Amino acid sequence: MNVSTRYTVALHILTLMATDETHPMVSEFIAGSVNTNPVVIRRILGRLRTAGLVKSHPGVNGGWLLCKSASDITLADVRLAMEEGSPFTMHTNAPNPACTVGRHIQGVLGHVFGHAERAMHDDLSRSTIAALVQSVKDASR
Amino acid sequence: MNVSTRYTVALHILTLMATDETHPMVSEFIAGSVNTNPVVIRRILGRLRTAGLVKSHPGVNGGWLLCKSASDITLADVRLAMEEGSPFTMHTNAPNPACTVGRHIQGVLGHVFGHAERAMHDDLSRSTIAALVQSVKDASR
DNA sequence: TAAATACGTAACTATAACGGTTACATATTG
DNA sequence: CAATATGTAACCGTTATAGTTACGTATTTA
Repeated sequence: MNVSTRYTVALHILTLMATDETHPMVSEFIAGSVNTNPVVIRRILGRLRTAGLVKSHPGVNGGWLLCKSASDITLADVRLAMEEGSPFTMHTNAPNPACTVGRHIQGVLGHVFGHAERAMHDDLSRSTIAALVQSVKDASR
Repeated sequence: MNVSTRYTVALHILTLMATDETHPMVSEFIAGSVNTNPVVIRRILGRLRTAGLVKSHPGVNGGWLLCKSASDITLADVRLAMEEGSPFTMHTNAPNPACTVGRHIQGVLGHVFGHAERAMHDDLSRSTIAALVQSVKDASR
């Protein structure tokens, strides 16, 4: 369980919701597709709501709806919504400041890591939930 | 401790070794710069050796040496050597195959994630350990 | 207005990865 | 043979995660 599966599940959820954008979808139903517990789904939907991507309604005929068109939600948006940290992590303990490399390596790596992360993020910003729906549709024919 | 710091430490180690490519460097000394235990350093160096980037010699006047010039080691090489997994992780449990989305989402996401990861990896392949040494040098002036 | 429904979230648990540490065997040098 | 340095197993505390139960709150509808 090294890396969270939240991002993957979030994309699964949104793709599922986008296949029927008009009717509210219930966490219990989504959990059936993802094959997990409804609470896990609601936790992730909570983050998506905080990011303004979905909204919820309690009670009978309640459930979840997209706030934006599936074609306006990029995979980068969803990644930000999950607040997944950087795929890179700095040292546990601060390096030795008495060593030239130790004193400057984190600044240098911060720069390099930021650049690499941006390359990944930019790539993700070029795909949308609507594209995932289409890919699933293509795969099922 | 969400993501491993191995990659960061590996880059630190190689940058340090590259500042004096000629003499063997001892894990104890490296640990002093990284500010951790020598065993942690040796574990990471072991992975770098498996990847053919460094070699070791036990005993008096022993230690570690680069196998290649610092300008021939890219940050992508080091990432591969650490065997860091993908920054993306699929579902814990297999999704419901009775659902169209559940049946196809992993294949679709595998494709999308692979593309994003490649963007990051390509970016990392354009920097070398020699460049890190230079950046540290620049920062210390 | 009462029953049914569905979200919201706290609390607890098992699992796994990680970093740190000790200990000791092995290899090399001089 | 003594000193040194790697190689690696074993163990521990910390942390994140996913799963689960439980229960309060909001909303609909009969």
